[in-house]
Order: sequence, then structure tokens, then C-alpha cells
Amino acid sequence: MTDAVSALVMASAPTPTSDNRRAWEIVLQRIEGDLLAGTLSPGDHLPPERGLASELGVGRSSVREALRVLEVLGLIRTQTGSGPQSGAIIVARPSGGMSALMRLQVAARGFAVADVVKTRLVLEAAVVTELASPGPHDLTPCTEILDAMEQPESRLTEAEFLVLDAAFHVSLAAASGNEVIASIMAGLRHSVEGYVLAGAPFLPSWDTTSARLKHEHRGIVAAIEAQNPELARKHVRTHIETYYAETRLVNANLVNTKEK
Amino acid sequence: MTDAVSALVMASAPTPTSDNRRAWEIVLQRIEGDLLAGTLSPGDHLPPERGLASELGVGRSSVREALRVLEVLGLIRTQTGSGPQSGAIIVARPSGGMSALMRLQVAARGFAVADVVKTRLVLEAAVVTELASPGPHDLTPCTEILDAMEQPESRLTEAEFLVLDAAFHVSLAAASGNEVIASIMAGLRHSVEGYVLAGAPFLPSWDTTSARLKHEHRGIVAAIEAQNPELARKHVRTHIETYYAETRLVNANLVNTKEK
DNA sequence: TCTATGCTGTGGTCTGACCACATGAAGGAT
DNA sequence: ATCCTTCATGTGGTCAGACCACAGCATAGA
Repeated sequence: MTDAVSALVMASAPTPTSDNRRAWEIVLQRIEGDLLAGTLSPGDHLPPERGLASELGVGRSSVREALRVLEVLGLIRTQTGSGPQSGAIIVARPSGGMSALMRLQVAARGFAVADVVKTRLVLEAAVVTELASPGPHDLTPCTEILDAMEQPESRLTEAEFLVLDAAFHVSLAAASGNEVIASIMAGLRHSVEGYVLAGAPFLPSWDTTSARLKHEHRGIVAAIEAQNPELARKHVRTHIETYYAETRLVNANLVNTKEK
Repeated sequence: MTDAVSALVMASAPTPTSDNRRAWEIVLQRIEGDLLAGTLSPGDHLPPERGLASELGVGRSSVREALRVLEVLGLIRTQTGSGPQSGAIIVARPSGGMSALMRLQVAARGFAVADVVKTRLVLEAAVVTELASPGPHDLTPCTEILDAMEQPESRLTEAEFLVLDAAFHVSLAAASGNEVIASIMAGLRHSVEGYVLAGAPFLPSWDTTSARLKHEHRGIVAAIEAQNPELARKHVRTHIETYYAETRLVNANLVNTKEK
């Protein structure tokens, strides 16, 4: 369809007509512009909602719609009260926004769980490849999480275990130093957390599964520390694919259970 | 810090106290729940804002804040008027939300441009590897975009060319059949589009650069069609890294220009 | 049968009001 | 002088009501 392609080019042309933007978009663009211009930086306060509204000539509710978007996207944090910590503050924490986006897209069938898992595989393979190559990589946070998972006296529930499992994988991505990949990993992992957790009680043996997961985690870390990228990738592949196969089985069981 | 780890576990515990959720979160969770339960599916209409508000016992403005979030995240599309196309409709288009998220995070310095480029590299290498392996892959949309880029009579501006360039890379990801990777690629590409476009006029020769880009695109497609994953990855790596090196150079020039 | 007109319900926006909250200044007690 | 209590202030969070623009549809008329 050359029509579609030409439409693509057309869409990039600016519309010199009247201001068709909705009021909350004006607010959003203003803040984005201030960020790009350096007028606004992480740690800075946004103007009060009422001030922003009168300054931009829009209603306070429109300002609030824009701020809500920024909050969900992980750009700002809001707090009531007075003082230096109150108001809306630029924070730029992408993980939360990424998680919300992916979780909702999975819920709305925009993202297939299988694609989420495949993407995890691609990214985590790249992460361990990077970590297994020479360089200043600090795996301390990762191993600390593994230690916590293996405390026999802590009697972790399935949910707690899975939280730590997610944290381990995200910490690997964080250790690679790529904030973008770390955020995406966090989003991918959290987006399917509900499915994994819902299926846990239906596993043949949670003890067996969790023990295997813990063992595989150690294997990944060992391969990284041995600077063996191929082995690390292989372990990651096995880890995630087996995990997913069990999850898929579990979901099938869930469907069967519902149908009964 | 074992403290941090234990805090992680604590955070997963439910809070049995009063309902601390904000009103718009109630709306968001309601819609997410309906999606997960299958009550709401892509193509369905959301209840009218006023009805949702009274049903959930919140104000209409709170409902609107939640809907605004869903709209930016690419889950719904809203339209005024009456009839079957009006109201809020579930659409589940993740690309727009991904682009908005990443663009704003780059603007707020939550994402470094270098990390964005590295992530593109990782994902696009995986995409071409997949495409170069046997299977039913339709590259027609990709080559049509390349055709449009090479029309000598179209006299594309830099902006139009870059739009098509972005579309080509996204179409590759889409051809691989992984919607998650395709959305992320779209987001990554669009998040840095402003930087690339701003630097284009400062390139030594736009004709030379664009000709090289077009040639490299053909090389990538040729390697895919030859089912040569290694060559395809190599071309992708060269393509993106050279592109980024020029962009970085351009940004340095921009800084120098500003300092003069 | 076709056309024009107005009704209806939708999202989009603004205004004003009230609340809960955290801070910090003012004032009183020690 | 120091400490504690009290309250004024400004912030976000929320709601109710009003109005607008718009798209469809039913109705009445030609």
C-alpha cells in the first residue's frame, strides 16, 4: 500500500490551522518543553496546579489530567501538604510507568504473554552477555536477593518469593548499567506477575519449582562471574523457557478448573 | 543491604487498613479488572463517564483522570458526539503509549540517549535474527517503505525521510510478529526523533548520509532474504552505530553553536 | 421518498467549593 | 531563653454543577 506510506509522510506535516489540541495536551507539551529546554530538571518542583492553570489559560481539572498522566508515566511524584516535599516533583522513574503500561496492555490483549516472555528472553540474554564481559559490574545487589530467597527460616510465601524473583531479574538488568533495559525488564516482569502468581498453587510442587529456580539463579550468576557469556545465555534461556512452560501449563489448568 | 531486600518483601504484603486509594485509581482498577475478567474486550465501549462516576461513587473528574491515563497509555480512544463511534472504546494500541513514555523519560533525563540506542541495537539484532530464520515472514511493508524513500521525484525533506526511516525499522519489528518488541522499537525510535531531526541540518551532507542510510537498509533486507542472520546483525549494528555516532557528533556541534 | 430540523447523549472544559494534610510561624508556658 | 501548643497557610484530592461542541437519529415537513 503506497497509500499508507504516503499517508505516513503526510501525517508528519504540521497543521497550521487553529489550536485543535485539547487543554490537557497544552499542559503536557508545556512541561515537556520545559524539560527539553532544561527549565525543569529532576528534583525540581512543578508550579502549583492553580498557578499552572491560570498561567496557561486552562482549567485546573485539565492541569490535573495532565499531571495524572505524568504521574502514571513515572515522571512526577505528588504529595499533599506544605513544605519542601509537597507538590509535584520531577522524579523520572520509568519502571513504574513501564509496568503500568505493559500490565494494562496485557490485560487488554494488546500484548500476548508469549511475546512478553520472548522479549524478556532477548533482553535478559543481552544483559547477561554484557555482564559476562570484562568491565566494572557490581553483582552485589543480585546476590543479596538470592541470599534472601534462600533463607530457610524466612518461610517465604509464593507471592514473596516471586517478588524477589522479579527483583533479581531486574537487578541483573540494572547491574548492566542500561536504565532503559532495566525499566523494560521491570515492566515485562511485572506485567505477567499476576498470571504467574495465580498459577503457583496449581504447580505440581512449589518446593521443587522454587528450589530449581534458586539453583538456576545461582547458575546464571556463576556463569557471569566466570565471564562465560554463552553459558550465561544458555542458563537464562533454560530458566525463562522452563518457567514459562510451567506457567502455560498452569494457565491451561486454570482454564480447565473454570470449566468444571 | 538486607534491609532493602526485606523491605521489598514487606511491600508485597497487603495493607488491610482503610481504602487509601485515590479516586482515579479506583476507576483504573475497575477497568483493569473488567479487562482481566473478560467483561471488557478490544472494540467494546466503556460506560459513559457520568455513569461510571455514579456507579463507582466518585466524581466525574476522577473518572476523567483515569480515562486520560488510559488514553495516553494507548488503551482507549475517545470521541465526542453520539453514535457507535462515540465515547471511549478499548483499542489496545501500545505504540503510542510507549512512545509517550519514552519520549518524556528522555526529556526528563530518566533515559539516556545512549541507552536508548543500545537497546535499539539489542532488539533490532534479535528482530533481524528472527526474520532471517526460516518461517513465514512478510517483508512487503518494509520494502514498500524503502521504495518510497528512494523515489527521487518525491524530494523528501529531512523530517519526512526520518519518519519513513522510523517506520521502516518499526515495520521490521512488526514483521517479526512480536507486538511487544514492535511497540518498544516504535517507542525507542520516536523518543529520540527530536534529537535526530534537530541535528540533521548540521550534518556534513544530508544527501550523502541519506544515500548511505538507504543503501544500508537494502543491505539489511538482502541479508534477511538470504537467510543470513550473522550478516543481518552486522548490517544492523553498523547502521545504528554509525547513525548514532553522527547524531552524537551533531549534538556536540549544537552545544558548540550554543556556546558561541 | 427525500430532506431539513431539532432533540438527545456523548466527551471536553471551566468554575467554585470543600476537605485532608504537612509545614511553619506565632504565641504562650516553663 | 527554650520548649511546646496552636493555628494560619498553601498544597494536592475531590466533588458538584454548569456550559459547550459535536455526531447521530428521530421526527416532521416538502
